[in-house]
Amino acid sequence: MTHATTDRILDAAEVEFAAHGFVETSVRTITTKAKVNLAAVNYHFGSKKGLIQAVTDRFLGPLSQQLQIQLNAYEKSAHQSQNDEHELRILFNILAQSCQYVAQHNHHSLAVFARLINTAYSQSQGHLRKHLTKQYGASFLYFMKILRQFMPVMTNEQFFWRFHYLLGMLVFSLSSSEALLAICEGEYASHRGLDQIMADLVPIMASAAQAPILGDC
Amino acid sequence: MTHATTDRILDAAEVEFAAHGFVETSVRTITTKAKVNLAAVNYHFGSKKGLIQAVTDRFLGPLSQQLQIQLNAYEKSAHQSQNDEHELRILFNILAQSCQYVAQHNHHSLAVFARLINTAYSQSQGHLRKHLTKQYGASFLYFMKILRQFMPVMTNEQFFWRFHYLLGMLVFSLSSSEALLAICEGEYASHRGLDQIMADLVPIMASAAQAPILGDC
DNA sequence: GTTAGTTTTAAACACCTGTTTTAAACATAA
DNA sequence: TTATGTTTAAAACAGGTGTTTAAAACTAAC
Repeated sequence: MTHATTDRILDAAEVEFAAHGFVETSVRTITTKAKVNLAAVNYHFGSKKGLIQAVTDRFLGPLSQQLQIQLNAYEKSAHQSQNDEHELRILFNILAQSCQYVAQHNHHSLAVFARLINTAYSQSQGHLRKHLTKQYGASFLYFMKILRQFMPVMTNEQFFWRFHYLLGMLVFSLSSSEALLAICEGEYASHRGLDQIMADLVPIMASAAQAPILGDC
Repeated sequence: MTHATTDRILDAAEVEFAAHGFVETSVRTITTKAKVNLAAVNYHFGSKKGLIQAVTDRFLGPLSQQLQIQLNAYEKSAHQSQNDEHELRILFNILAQSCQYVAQHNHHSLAVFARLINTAYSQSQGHLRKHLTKQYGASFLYFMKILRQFMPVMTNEQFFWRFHYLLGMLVFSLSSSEALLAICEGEYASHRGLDQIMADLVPIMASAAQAPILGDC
């Protein structure tokens, strides 16, 4: 087993970062949970920033790769259904299945990944954003390029913001699913697994993608 | 002028919280920007938690009040359009306008509000969450009750989760709007204020609320 | 003017943060 | 075995955090 230390650190950091965010989890809690010496993080990853980047890379690397493969297969197949909404559902399904594929291959769940993205967005850590966009921006731009074809009635800017809204719904719904249950205490709704949430969201995102653009009602 | 100190603290805290989040802004930076002694925060608000609650209460109090007024007026008026989507847009518009009405008096409050909701949801141990739901939960339950009438084809559980998805889209889009701009560096999209984002989301949420319920595509 | 209550101030407190240091332990090859 | 490079270990470092203290300054009432 090569470098069990770094893997143990990554595993522990992944859980803690997803649960409490990057700023709120200290290196000490990570090394304690990983049963590793405090200095190991700085020795193996250079700094806490380096650890954060390593954690996110372990998720986003396979995801962008899987996304690329599935999108290539999609483009090569015939998809002249003349039905934009149907194609949109297929594309969002590709995104959903890519996420689920990575979640299966990795030790930890999809919720960890979603919370990671959520905190990466909302917490203003400049270095993380730059790293993510430089490393994996191309894959998501590729996804957006294909998506763009089936949302022809809007301008580039309108499309971009619409995409942001849809991605926000996806990320937030996945990352805070069990928070809702804690609020209602199982009174109004029962538990819903991340797979089902993702399946729910596919047609919803397709509808939201095609919603008209209005200044007001 | 009664208590200029507390107001100066609240104003400065609002700006800093909105810009950098709750954890990443220290009490010292707030008191420095407010030109107030460091101990003033603990003297007037008890603790940093108390300050956070005071900042959010300054927004959520008027918001829930305004929401109650507008919803009462809506229920008293005739709304038998037989068109669910149109009524949904009206209702989401009420939510949007209530937020904008409160945000008019203080421009940063909406960003603070969105950030608070996001962090309150995503944080696993939510003492903030309990405070918010106990204080302002009734207003949002009222909103949900009216909304429920125009989403009749789904079960209570389906409605509840759908509502969660819609709220997630709203909260995430508002709380991380400037993150997207930082990523694209104004290449694909120009700046979009929170007011415009909220106006964008009204028809989108109405469409997403009516999206069909499918297991898969 | 004196008193009582409130607010402000500067300093210190106790604790936590990421990082560095120095030495020890380990592994591997000559 | 000796030598060399890598990994771990405990401790300390320098700085930041929220909070508290005790004295000073201010404000109003008698």
